Amino acid sequence: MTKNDIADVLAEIGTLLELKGENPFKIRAYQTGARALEAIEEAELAVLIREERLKSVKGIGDALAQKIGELHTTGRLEFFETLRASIEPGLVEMLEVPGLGPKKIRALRDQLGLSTLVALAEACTDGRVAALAGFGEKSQQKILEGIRNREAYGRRHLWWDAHAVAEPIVAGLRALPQVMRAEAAGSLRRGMETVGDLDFIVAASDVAPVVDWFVTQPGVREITARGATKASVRFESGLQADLRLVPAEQFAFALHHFTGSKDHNVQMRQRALARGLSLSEWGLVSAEGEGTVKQKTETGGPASGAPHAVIDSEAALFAALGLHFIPPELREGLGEIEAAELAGGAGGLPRLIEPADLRGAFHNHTTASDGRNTLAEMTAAAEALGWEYLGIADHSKSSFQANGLSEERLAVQVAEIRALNASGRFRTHVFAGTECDILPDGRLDYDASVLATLDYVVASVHNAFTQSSADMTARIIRALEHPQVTMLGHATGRLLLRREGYALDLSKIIDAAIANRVVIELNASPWRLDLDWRHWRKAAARGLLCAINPDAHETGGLAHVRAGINSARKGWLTSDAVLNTRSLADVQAWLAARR
DNA sequence: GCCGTTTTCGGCCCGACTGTTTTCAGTCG
Repeated sequence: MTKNDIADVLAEIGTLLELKGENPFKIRAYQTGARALEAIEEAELAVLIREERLKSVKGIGDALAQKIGELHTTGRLEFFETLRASIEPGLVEMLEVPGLGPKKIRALRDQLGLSTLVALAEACTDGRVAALAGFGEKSQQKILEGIRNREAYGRRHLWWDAHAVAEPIVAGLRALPQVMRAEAAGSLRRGMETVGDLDFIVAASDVAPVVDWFVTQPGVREITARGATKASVRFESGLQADLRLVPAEQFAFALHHFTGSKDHNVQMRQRALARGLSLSEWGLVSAEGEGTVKQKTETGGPASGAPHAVIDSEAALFAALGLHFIPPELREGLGEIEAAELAGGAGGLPRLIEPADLRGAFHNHTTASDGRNTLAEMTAAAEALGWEYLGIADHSKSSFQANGLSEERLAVQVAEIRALNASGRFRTHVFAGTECDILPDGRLDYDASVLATLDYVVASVHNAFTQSSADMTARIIRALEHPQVTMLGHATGRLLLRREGYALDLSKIIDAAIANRVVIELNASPWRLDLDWRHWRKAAARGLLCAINPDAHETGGLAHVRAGINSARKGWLTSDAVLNTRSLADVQAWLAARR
């Protein structure tokens, strides 16, 4: 097991012990043990275990050293497996309901015998929960809402998670000898932040083997439909997937249709009708007369003068309607068709930013605060991605929960970063920054003299979420007006499928960012994607500069920039609008000019 | 469960907010 896998086990032990009502200090020992482990480099961990020196690490004693060693060598831990088997899984699920922690869950379990979310919802409905000591009407209502939200949210999935399921399926489909073409369609292809279900469009010479392969993929829990042209499955995660088999000559039409969006498709059909054509998932045909014929097989072409070329790609389909190819991310019915006019139109389509345009990213964490990999590990990972630079922005002192850095610890980190750059150990340059808390009154968490020692400052809200919109807006604007703030982190604080952002007046905040030459981040963490893509087109047109930041808390998190690129593309952003497409020298010059 | 120039037991431990209370427990970031 890797160190982060082992740390996960230790943290889960902590959670399970909480539900058991164990001594809180014992629980904390497991949590701090997990943290201590993360702060060690992977290679060093192996040495420490081999030389039996794990106990020399602060926070790891006899018991943890033994457990860590066992997990590292065997990948298993009997203590953990026994513990997990002794706790009903429903109780662990209850931890995800806002307002429920271990104490309250134990009360529900011990006094009402509740061990599943279904039973808990029933107990809320018939008033048993409110009657319990320590609970009341409001708690009961909040719990019920939490469970219902969870169910509603449960129907959708983060783009990142859906993509991880879909990618190997597309690759596997394409590798089948019977398959000529295969694509994932739907909101996944459009890069939406959340995805309802997966749609795979396939053209194949022989259908049966493709269906057989599809319904036997790993993780398939149930086959909900299975026919000659369509098969549906549900995965263990609850994610549903449809496979649609179409004749090769219909592939482009089916792909376009099932990619959507609905609004985009409606507008496309209207455009076709205006040209005497009818567009559907089956093809593009003449809209008049009885004998409508598929455009492809019509040798003479419709009388209205539609093109004669075979439509075997989406590009050809768009061209047949007088349009440039519209990237899937733009197909939201928000003006992309007008912009795609071959004849010029409303300013044309933007040349959208691409993953390869990124040369680095700001706002990443290390083990100094709540990250799970060291400065060197994070830098090595950035170098492996070919990044020219990596910005480290650990939490500031007020973020206790995230192990925020005191001024002294920050100074140590800055020195480490300067030394690492000077050592020449990595080709990737490291910028020393901070994710500095915006305090409830809009002041920053560090003094100006401390901020002056850094290359840049990401300012973020991490507490007092319940302020009024006016207070929150004033608070953030005050931070944006601080001369040393470089960018605003996760502007609304939303967590997709989990919680709404805090109340604020975004247009005022965007105005203030532009006026103060402050960047607003597009936080690329798959559960944030904040600022939302729906705001970027207008904001960028007004001069707002974007930074696509992964907010990585471990080396694997750097890859999340891909999700940020999706959102940036949906927001019509070009590489010019994004700071971290610039070269190291240009970024250094830009930062220097802001000082 | 960890730690220790208070060293083998006793302390460890951040503050705001919410909803339950009538002075505070539990949750959250």
